[in-house]
Amino acid sequence: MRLTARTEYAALAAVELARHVDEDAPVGLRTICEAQQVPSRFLVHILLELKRAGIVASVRGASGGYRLARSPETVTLQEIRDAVEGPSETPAPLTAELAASCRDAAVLCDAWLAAASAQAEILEGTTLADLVARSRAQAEAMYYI
Amino acid sequence: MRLTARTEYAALAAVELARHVDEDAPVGLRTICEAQQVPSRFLVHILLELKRAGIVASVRGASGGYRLARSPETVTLQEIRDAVEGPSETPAPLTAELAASCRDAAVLCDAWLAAASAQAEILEGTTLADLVARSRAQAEAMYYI
DNA sequence: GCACTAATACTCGGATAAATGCTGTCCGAGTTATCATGG
DNA sequence: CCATGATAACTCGGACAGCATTTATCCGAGTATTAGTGC
Repeated sequence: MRLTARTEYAALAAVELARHVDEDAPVGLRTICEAQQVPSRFLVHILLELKRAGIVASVRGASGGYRLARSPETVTLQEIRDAVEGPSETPAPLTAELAASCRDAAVLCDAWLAAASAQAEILEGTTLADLVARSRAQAEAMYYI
Repeated sequence: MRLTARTEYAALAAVELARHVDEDAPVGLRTICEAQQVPSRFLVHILLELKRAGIVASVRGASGGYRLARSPETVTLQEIRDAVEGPSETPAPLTAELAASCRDAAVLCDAWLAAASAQAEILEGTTLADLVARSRAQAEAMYYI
């Protein structure tokens, strides 16, 4: 499994937004990309894709920025990935095409699908709220040392 | 999850070889690529990569060809994929780099790793012998209809 | 103090270029079985 | 019948071109806040 840079940046940005979900003011672009060392011109397009997917909302004008469009409990990593990398096609398109005429290909295709869905299951089970909670749990753990 | 064509072809070829594992004669290149509609010039390189990985063996000369180097029970899909796509790096290299300095990134990186390993677990648990067995089981099921 | 205007900071979104990787082809070289030929 | 050589079939492996995707940048345009200016 290999993530594109877009997906990584999108997830990092989403987590950053989830951390500030309680604040009134939207989070500026600079805040996000300074925290994550991401080229800002690039991040703009990624955030736009997240906006089109209904994951983030934006506020224009001075002191504008971005915020989560929905509560962090309802946004999964899978969703972020799909929003940025496009709809997840079949993992093995060539094999899938052969599957109709060749039994071996069909069996193989099922195996690839099983692996893909095992991965998707994890990604769908992980929400932004989970990630923020884990991060805070670790912070507290360090505090007690 | 998206497989490259190389990986798909490699797996199809490996299954084909696994089906003929009991025969004495090696399987010719034409036999494989005619069965799977794969450009033969391309398949050569893929088989070479599988050979370097110790998954298939080759016999040169006339009436030469390819065969499995090991028993089908010991060859997993994960291994085939690694042989062809190169060693599986970390799923999220950029996030991994940030993980050292940023707790959010570390948590996120763990989530990506969890998804990757869930997928790897399935792929490592599926051997060529499994696939051939499933294919034959389906063939028998059709026979009884 | 108030209305109006200019400047500023930010998002929106397409166009575009550079880089990278994937797909597939070509060519020459090496290797072995098979067949033909001559003794 | 046997030895020798030619031929055909096959693998080996690098080089390379075409193409698609990914990554990243640039620029103009729209929008809201803020500051400044004149009345």
